[in-house]
Amino acid sequence: MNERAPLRGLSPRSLVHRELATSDRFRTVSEIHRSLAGQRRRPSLSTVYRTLTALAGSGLAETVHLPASGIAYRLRPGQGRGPYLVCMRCGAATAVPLADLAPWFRTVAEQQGFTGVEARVELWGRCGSCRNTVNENGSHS
Amino acid sequence: MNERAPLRGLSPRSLVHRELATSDRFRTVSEIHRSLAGQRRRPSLSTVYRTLTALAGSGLAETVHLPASGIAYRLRPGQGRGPYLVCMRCGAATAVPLADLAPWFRTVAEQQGFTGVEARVELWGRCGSCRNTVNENGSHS
DNA sequence: ACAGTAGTGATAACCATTATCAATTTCAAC
DNA sequence: GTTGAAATTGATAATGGTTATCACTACTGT
Repeated sequence: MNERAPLRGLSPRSLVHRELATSDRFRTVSEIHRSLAGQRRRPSLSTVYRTLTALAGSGLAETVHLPASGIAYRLRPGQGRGPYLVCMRCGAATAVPLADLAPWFRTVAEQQGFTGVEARVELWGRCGSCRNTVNENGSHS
Repeated sequence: MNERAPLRGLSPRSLVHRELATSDRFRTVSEIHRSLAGQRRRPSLSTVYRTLTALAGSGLAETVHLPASGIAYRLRPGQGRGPYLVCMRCGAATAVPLADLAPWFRTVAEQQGFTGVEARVELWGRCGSCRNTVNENGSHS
């Protein structure tokens, strides 16, 4: 997991990391992979998966589940770790002040006799920029 | 979609519906399919998928996304259509009084310039009955 | 009976993800 | 600068859940 920088360019894993850092949108594995086409050492799909999984596992990246299917990733920005409002079309995300609700979720859950509670809040919609756009089936390009 | 009852027993689709009605737990497609083994006319996996998809599409059934992967179904009980607190192990579910939050979600979202907002709230934990159970990897049996 | 339609099941196709493993690259020691 | 162990990578296969296909069967109305 240490970031080595090969002499003749960034390592594939670094490329993934860097690509992920170019935007604060949520993006899928294949999007990232596609974005890296043409790079000097274009990472394989395997590496993209590995990197994103690792980043998410370590907490450096966060994920949302797409309404259709699949997972989208992005680097966790600063401290705000709350749920996000994600644009279904372009992946743009804005933080939603739900942090206060987390303890409440837990309370509710434990009142019902549940333990080890984990909440997932996902808000999907169409952002302002995409609102006026043709209603194409969002391709998260 | 009309419920025909063949002379020599319930139609496969009805069996799926009836099986789904035997419990208010959330259950996966393969669970339902497995539960129907041994029936006179055991529905195929195809039919189970078809039936559950149709039920969910028509609003008669509701779904949750399992933390790991896959979707679980159950017939929508009465009016309560809010989010549920689902036991990660046995699929037991209890309603959570989040209905009041729905409009708030929408307000927050629209303040951010989003439209057509859809919220997904999912709470997972381990219910009282399963709490004392061995920590096996939940198999939703 | 008969024809038309809907329902069904077996199978193949899909898609995203994970696992495998040989080949490459990197790093540290010599 | 060689050398070799260890980590990284990429091509590919495997997996798991879901959807599509299509021939066959069962039901309905006539």
